[in-house]
Amino acid sequence: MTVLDTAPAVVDTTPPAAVCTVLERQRHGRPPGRDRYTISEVADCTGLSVHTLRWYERIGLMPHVDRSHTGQRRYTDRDLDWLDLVGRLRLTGMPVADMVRYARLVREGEHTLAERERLLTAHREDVRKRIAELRSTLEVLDYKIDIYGEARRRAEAAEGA
Amino acid sequence: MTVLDTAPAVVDTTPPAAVCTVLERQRHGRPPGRDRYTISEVADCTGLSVHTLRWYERIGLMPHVDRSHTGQRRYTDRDLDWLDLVGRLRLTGMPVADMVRYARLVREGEHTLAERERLLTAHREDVRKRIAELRSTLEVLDYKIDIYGEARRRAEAAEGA
DNA sequence: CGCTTGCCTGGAGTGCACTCGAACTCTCTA
DNA sequence: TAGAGAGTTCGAGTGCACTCCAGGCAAGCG
Repeated sequence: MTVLDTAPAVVDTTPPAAVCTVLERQRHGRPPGRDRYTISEVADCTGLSVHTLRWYERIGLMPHVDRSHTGQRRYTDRDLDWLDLVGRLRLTGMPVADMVRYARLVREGEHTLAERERLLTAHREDVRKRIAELRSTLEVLDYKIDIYGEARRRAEAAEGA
Repeated sequence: MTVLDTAPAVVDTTPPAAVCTVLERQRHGRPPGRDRYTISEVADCTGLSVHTLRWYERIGLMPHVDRSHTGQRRYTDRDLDWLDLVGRLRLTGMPVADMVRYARLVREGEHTLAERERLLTAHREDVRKRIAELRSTLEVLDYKIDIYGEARRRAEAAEGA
């Protein structure tokens, strides 16, 4: 049981590096517009690992990535746009399976427009709910942190006296 | 003690398995304040499964649950309050390992107040970031849904004409 | 020429958060 | 007194989303 044997409560003052937003992830921006990016460039500018990028393709989450004459992937700006959308959907909690479904609909063309709209609309509802949840938790956190803060200040005052 | 101890077997005509938020989950409310709830009552009013409740205890996420004379769990209102907090932290994406750490700090008493405050404060920052992310995605969704809606209306108009 | 670097594939492995199964006990009702 | 039903434990299994590995190919450099 992994949780049981977790490490001895490190006092982690440092940022855990792994937690980051879509915005933070695109820290390297796109290389100037050549429209043919290698997999590692894409990994760099999306924050996804090369493994994940290949995996996305395998499971049908990418709309066919072009290849160089030696068979290496060459991503286009369109691909990056798509990855940006995928990243957002993922960060907002859409399951990969649903994103794959959406990708399939896009491949299938015009006649799936209505279903795509439904899918995104449903997800938007989901996101709205999540925002509400987060906000209500924020209140609880504010309340508790307040209590802790007060207790601490009282303790510090007592010590100082 | 035996008769008093047993639960009145709530007539649950309704429970079609849960997919839902903390708010929705507590659909059955707490049974009137007896302050000694069986595991299935707690499962019912928190939306967690009995398996999950036992698992939480095993991994140290619960502050020692009381037992009946036959060794069955008897949850108190305090336990339910704790589960409510845990549910919120979970829904806002705190890893179980962190919640276990927090639970340990609570067990350890007063001298961990400062660290608990730090932990919650860090999480609050996290939650704020997530809200911002969700909101920015909401804009993208609005935009795309708009496009789809327009396309659909155009198609419908063409068909109608 | 050999070495390094970067990429390729298919398949296996990992970590998290549950979720379930097997074998058992206890209490109540028919 | 037999059976249903709710509870117990510990360990194993599941599903998701990656993450890594072995083995191999192609290009550039000293």
